[in-house]
Amino acid sequence: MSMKSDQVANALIRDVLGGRYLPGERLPSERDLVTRFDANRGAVREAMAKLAQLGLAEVQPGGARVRKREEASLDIIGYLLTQTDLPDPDLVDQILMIFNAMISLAATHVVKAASDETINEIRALLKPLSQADATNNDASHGEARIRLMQHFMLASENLPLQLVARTLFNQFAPNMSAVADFAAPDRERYAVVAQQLDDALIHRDISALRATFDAFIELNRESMTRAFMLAQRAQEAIA
Amino acid sequence: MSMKSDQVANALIRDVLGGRYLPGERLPSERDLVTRFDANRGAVREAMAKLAQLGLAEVQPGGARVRKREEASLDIIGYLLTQTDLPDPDLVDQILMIFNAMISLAATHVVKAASDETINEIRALLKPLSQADATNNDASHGEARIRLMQHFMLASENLPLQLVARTLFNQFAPNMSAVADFAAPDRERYAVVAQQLDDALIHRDISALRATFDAFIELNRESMTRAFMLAQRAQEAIA
DNA sequence: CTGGGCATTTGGTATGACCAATTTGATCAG
DNA sequence: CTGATCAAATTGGTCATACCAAATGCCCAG
Repeated sequence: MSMKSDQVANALIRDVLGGRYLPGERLPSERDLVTRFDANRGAVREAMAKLAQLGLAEVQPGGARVRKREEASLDIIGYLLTQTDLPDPDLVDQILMIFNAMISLAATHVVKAASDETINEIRALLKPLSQADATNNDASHGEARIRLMQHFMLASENLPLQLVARTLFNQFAPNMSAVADFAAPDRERYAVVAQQLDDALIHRDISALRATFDAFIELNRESMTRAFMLAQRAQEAIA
Repeated sequence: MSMKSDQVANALIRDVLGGRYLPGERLPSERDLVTRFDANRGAVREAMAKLAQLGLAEVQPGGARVRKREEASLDIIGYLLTQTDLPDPDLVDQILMIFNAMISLAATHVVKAASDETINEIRALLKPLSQADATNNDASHGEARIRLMQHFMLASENLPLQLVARTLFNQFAPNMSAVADFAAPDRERYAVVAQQLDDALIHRDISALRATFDAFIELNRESMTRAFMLAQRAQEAIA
């Protein structure tokens, strides 16, 4: 069971992101929210402070007003993903693009500056992905991909990059469980890309690495698109 | 004058990011902080809630503990930049790299999908940068660059991308005023890049666009490095 | 030295009150 | 009728106090 202030905050966030309160509009007063949520004013205030911190509301003496979602914090992504039963595929695609751009940036730095030891550590992580046969199940294949990307991030030695990637990942992962079950990786093509990544790492070839990463991105996106279609079909079958 | 809870929060954030409290360590109790800051417990609680929301602390009954900064929100960047008199050049460089990666991603989408009208809007924004002679002062040259990048972001139609870029920019800009005064743009080279960007846009040539953006990034980073050296020298002259 | 149980500490919530800034709406001058 | 003006009501910001439940830490039995 979560805190009361979080319950209030989540409800308000849901309302704001759902369009119940439009940008520029005034939010109910704290005292009104007290009666609506049957909470004390302290809890309501902490909830409002959270909305303000997320950039969803601007709170001043006299009243709080809703802000445009383009002016919000990156941390609203998680809430956007949970607004609907199934996450918005477009939003997921956009997140994947940014996520992969971060990994690509990290990889570029690694090729430029990392020690041979670090390079070899990463190459070791490529091995499970190089095998086209399904010796490992789908879940462990996905975990291997995640480990690979996380290692790139750590090796990037770029704090803001790590923050962006982690923020996106932490909001993304828990909301994709409904879809992940349908994400069967195309092992053969992943194996090819893994081999190309390995070559690019050995020769520290930046342009080859970037090109290969583009292919890697495309594979991830295709997997996700396919998984979405299957998940959607499964959900319609229930209804 | 800001709110008391913000004062407390800022002091605590500064302490945490400054290493006064190390990751895993326990933070003082809310009641202790009440006496230390001469504030009410409600205000202290809102401050702690802010730290928790920033991912800097994990607060539970029994006590609050500091989290590693790699696990924090992107929103801590602004505080990191203000920790020292002059922002950390490495951090600034890292931010610029991410920022430009976002713009590059946006530009790629624009070339792929934007209407001719949007393309022409952006090309119009390129004009002030295409002139090698200093008809406009340094400040307006910088503003023109910013307008250009903002238009790319808007045209990207990618909300998370906009959030990342805006978050970084909003935390970055106000902390760079001490440095910005020394940032004299290399107009000639910017003019060359602007011309190349224009060509890439006309022909919707993605690879040319990416290559040109790399040059654009490099220009921005060089300007910043130079400005930093000058700002640092000026600060030492005062001392 | 280890494990379990108990008192203490700590965060979470609730009331009630007061101040200062903003908003609102009535009032008045044009 | 329109607008500026000013007082009243509303609203957020702060404070003091009290109680509960969960986590912690200590002590003692084994």
